[in-house]
Amino acid sequence: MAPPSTPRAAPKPGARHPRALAQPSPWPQAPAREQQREAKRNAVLSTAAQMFNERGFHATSLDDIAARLQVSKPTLYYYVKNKDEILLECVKKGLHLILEGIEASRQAGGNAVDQLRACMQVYADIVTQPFGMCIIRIGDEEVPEPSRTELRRMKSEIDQAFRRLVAQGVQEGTLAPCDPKMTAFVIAGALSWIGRWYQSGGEYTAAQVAEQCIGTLMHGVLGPGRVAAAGR
Amino acid sequence: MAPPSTPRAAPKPGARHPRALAQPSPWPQAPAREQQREAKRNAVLSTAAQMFNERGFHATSLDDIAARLQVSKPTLYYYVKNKDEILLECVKKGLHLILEGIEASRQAGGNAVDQLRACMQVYADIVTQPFGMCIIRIGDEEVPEPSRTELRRMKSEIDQAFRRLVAQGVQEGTLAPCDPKMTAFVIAGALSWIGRWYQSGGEYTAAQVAEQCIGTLMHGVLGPGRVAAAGR
DNA sequence: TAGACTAGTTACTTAAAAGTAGATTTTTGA
DNA sequence: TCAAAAATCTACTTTTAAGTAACTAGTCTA
Repeated sequence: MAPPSTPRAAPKPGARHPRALAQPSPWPQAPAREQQREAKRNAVLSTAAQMFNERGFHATSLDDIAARLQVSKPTLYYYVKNKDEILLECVKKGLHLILEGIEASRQAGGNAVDQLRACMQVYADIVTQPFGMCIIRIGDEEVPEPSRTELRRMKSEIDQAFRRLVAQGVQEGTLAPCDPKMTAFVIAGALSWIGRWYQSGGEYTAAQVAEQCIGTLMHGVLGPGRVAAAGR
Repeated sequence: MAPPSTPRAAPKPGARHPRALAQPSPWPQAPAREQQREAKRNAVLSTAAQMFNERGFHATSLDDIAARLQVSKPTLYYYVKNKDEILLECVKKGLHLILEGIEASRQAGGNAVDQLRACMQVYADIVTQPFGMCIIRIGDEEVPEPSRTELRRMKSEIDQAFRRLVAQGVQEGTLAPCDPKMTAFVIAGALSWIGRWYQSGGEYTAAQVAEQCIGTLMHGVLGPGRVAAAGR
């Protein structure tokens, strides 16, 4: 199988280049190399994430990923340990993004409802991006132990943050009395669902979807003053 | 349906028939056999569904399924065409259960909110059972065409039913004004999420989870009279 | 300018699981 | 009681994709 147009021409065995002239680099770029390597590793991960989201983890082979990056499969192994590591890193990156966003919301301050709303915004936002989608579209089962436990821990951390805010809101009196565990669950479910279906370039922008979902979650389907009418 | 070998199907041409005295017995006298066959096929499907939910589709081999049923792998092929058919049938069964439940809700009558509530109940209920969980836990990507399109069609039918009820409710004035598409989406998301996490024998029964989720969706996180307090 | 290190290649091995062929046992109806 | 049809088995082939070995070309540095 001959690669039609690889960036660098692959010379046939026998064709030698005896004079490898190396000129002294004008500026010392020790960190530039590191940086490039990191950039390439990131390219591997984000390409993989996109393909996992499009076709599923198992339906995406390393050859597929390599092909899209226009390199050969062993090159991938230069940047990652194996396929499972790719998956793990993708999900982890997504989870970190959410965790950071939640932390930022906390630091921004405000009452519990303000913070809750900010967290919902963050969650909805990340979940429409490649790494965030991986969190939703890849089941825990696909990740082998012990990574699975690690991911579960991170997910649980996010869940706890939501529960805490809900509980605070109830105490403040800004939220309706409820079981924080279940309410956090409903919020996470509705927002996660976005990541399952959303495709950029559709009828709505990601921001529009987020806003509508958050509004519906906050105020309910019935809306204000319709409690009695619903026979509850 | 086109079973590969109906009880009294014509034998394959060229099959060994030393004495071709095949008298076509025109009476249909084997309902018990037919029934058993169907029962076994069902066992294959429901065992598979459970294992898919536990470990994921790709991580479940036919040998695994066969082992749990205490038969050999080729026996499975006596009941299903291939692995993809198993998957397809599982999801289809789940979707049919929901569709039937929705139809029953319609027939039960009531105003739009009553019917919507009934549909939510159905959805939450099915999604905690093996076949229903498959709908949620198995991504569309895993199903090859043309089955994928068929499943999407059925899912869309369910979605349309929810949207219609929401739109009706808004018209009736029993629901808050909204974009029915997005509201149906939030409902489906929150309820689907149940199927992603629920395990029987946990802290809550399936019915409890359903009730709480439906309540939260209906009334919102803020609850009645808290709209202003939330800075909306 | 050698030689160590980086980044990539081709061509292979290996493993796992889907699917099949054909023999074998069990059931059943006459 | 017995033969045909149903149901199941053992033992295989095939396919696919993960992962590896071993080589090559470029690049930095002493």
